[in-house]
Amino acid sequence: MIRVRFAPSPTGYLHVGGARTALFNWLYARRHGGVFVLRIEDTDAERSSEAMVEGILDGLRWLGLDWDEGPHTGGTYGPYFQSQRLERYRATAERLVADGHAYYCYCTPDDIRVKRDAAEASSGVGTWRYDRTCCALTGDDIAARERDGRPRAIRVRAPERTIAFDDAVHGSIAFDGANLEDFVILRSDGHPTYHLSVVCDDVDMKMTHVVRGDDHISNTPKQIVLYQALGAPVPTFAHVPLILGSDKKRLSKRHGATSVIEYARQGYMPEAMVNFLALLGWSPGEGDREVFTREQLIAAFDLSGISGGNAVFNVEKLDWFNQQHLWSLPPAELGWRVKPVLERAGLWSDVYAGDKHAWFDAVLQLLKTRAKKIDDFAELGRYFFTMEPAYDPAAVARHLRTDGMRDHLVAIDEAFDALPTFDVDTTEQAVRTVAEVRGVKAATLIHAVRVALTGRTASPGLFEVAVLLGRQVTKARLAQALTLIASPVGG
RNA sequence: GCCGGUAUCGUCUAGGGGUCAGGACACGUGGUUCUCAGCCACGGGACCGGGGUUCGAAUCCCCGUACCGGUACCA
Repeated sequence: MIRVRFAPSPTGYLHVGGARTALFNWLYARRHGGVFVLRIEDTDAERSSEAMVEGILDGLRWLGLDWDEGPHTGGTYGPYFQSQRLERYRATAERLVADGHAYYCYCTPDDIRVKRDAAEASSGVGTWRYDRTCCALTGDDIAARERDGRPRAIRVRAPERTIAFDDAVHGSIAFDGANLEDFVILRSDGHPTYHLSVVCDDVDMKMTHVVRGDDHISNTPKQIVLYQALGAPVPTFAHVPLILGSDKKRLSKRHGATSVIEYARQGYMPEAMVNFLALLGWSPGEGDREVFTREQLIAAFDLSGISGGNAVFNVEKLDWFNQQHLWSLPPAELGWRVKPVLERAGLWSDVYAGDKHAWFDAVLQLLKTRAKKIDDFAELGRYFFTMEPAYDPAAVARHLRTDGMRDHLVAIDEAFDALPTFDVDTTEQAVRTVAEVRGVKAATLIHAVRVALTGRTASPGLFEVAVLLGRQVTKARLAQALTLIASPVGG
């Protein structure tokens, strides 16, 4: 049984890099019928709170990455908050001391800094490692220090041998034991360091694979030392590359939104984000397919398809993915998603979900190819959802306040009145006939009517718009345009 | 400094001893149309550098370089 985990620190929101790591873990678990565990690394009590944890969970929920064990869901290997497992880490560290794999260290961080500075000043190189002073302590030495009440940390004895492992992404990676020092696993305040808590938890929670950020590669040998000292099996590691900003620097606010929730707020769809993130640093190999549903990703995912190099987060491509997924949404589903956007914009009416739902769906279908994000529908379709479309002054000046336009519009209004049915063909025919009769180009009239109906110069096909607006509203807008023409410029 | 990782169009990537080095996003041009979007067609654009191995290297090896990460009683 494959068991993987995502172990974020509760920073208050889910970063896109973390989201991708979570996604890879989730896909791997789902692909192989394994278990996806969510564990919160909140040992730093100062910097974490329940609200921050919820921020992370919200991000995961939005992406649709459900966890089998973790906060709220529980599980047999809990608790899933590191802050609740402190005793466990302490006991493990003591056990390692008892086993001879670790020892008490009474050197203070200050002692060590002084030694390091001195050593590096004389040698000129920064390769000083902890000199194992406390490793050599006799029972009497220790007793004496304990009597003095000296604070003590716990360090593991790092082996001399080379530590190598087979990374699922990078292949074989080896570290010379000479570069490993006896590192601290339990601080003098009784708190574990990161190395102890992750290994301890990953062992306790029976992780078979550790899929995490590239930045942990150099930590891995230390952790392997711990696994071995603990007599636990070493999991398979897969270190996934980082996500960078457009300047190839670590992704930060300066590059735009870094929180997945922020993208949710901007109107991106979770299925698009999932698709985009999955293909950022992972490729299904053969075939040119790029658009995947969640299920298709699960079926295609494999750790071996993860590339070794860092990837740049490219919003334009995200936009494209969003568009692709937007277009493949069934009409009713699209309406359901647009509703909250219109509500926020004050453009929603319950009839859109009731008597006028067919009309509403038709409007959305018409706007669809022009929308990149769900939020775009509010702006793109404003004139459908309110009786007071916003007239763009420049558009009015250019297309409405022109010579003879007043009379042209009156003629069109009359032509519309006379139509037996108000459909795309009849309205188009009517406008073209007026153009011919009055000796103007049809395009001129079409542009003018577009501004009259929508307030802007760009819209879907004019006659589709007119028909959806209906004869009454169309006539009302033409009338409104006439008063605009008559009103003083700028007024 | 030391340790580790990575290097194919601007970006995400496929491929991998002999290929016209493929696709996608973005970009440019043309077409369609009432505008915009879309759609269709076409186009420009890449194997980091230097050595070596080889009949042949983008591919394998070495060395550089660049970038990223680590080098803590941070996670």
